[in-house]
Amino acid sequence: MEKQSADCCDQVFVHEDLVKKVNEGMPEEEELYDLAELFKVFGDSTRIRILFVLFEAEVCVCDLAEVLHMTQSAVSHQLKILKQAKLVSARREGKSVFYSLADDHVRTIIAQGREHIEE
Amino acid sequence: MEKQSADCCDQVFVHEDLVKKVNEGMPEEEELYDLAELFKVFGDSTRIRILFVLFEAEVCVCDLAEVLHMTQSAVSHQLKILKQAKLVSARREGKSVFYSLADDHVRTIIAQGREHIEE
DNA sequence: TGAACATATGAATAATCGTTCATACGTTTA
DNA sequence: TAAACGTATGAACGATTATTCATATGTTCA
Repeated sequence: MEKQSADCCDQVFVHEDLVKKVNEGMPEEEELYDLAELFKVFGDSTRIRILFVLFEAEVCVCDLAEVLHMTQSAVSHQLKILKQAKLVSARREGKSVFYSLADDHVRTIIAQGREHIEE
Repeated sequence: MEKQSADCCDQVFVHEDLVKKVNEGMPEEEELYDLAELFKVFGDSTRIRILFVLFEAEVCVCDLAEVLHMTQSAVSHQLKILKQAKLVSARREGKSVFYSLADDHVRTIIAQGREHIEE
């Protein structure tokens, strides 16, 4: 991390070293898109609440709806999004489908978010 | 983390122990909202790209616009959102305003996101 | 002070998103 | 097999959001 010189904007080209370093560190377009898509999934308090329930236990859809005071449909829609992002995984047991956390990145990411919020 | 019994949905009350544990671990309504707001900020590839530039150096607005091939206005709008979320901080130097990362949570959160994406 | 430059911002528009409602799908059991 | 239960999903609606355009604010320098 280095400071750029102050005369930065009245020239045709930005500093070549900055451009070079940025291009080296910048992920591919597709990865940037996927990253944004992933964080979008965390960007809804309903889904965050679902994740916090799954921090405690493997839970079926109707129990999630009950605990969170939501309709079964709304929960199901959000679970689909969480599942597509591979943040949760599903397991069928008879009529019920039980959801659980897919991996520990979820905990880490949310923990870091909480740390940031608390200044 | 423990499995719930299979007969979960044909009863008036969900398991009391689950409710209790969830209520213990669940943050306040306000924190859930703030968490979602924070991740919403990460949920846009333009802002992610801005952050990746700031990983390399402290940069002024017009250089950001140039490097990212965006209009100055669009960059400025997004910088405002990043600043409100305290992910970046600004420093005026003459006519220019230089932006930099506010703290290391940004790097950690994005790093965890990248790990998750790569399975 | 006035002109030039860098940045910020309000309004408008198009696109995206979460919930609801209705209904379909899958499983169990009587 | 038919009914009951749990879950999934498409369409529609209202709300939110990123970008653009026009313009305002703030700073430097002649």
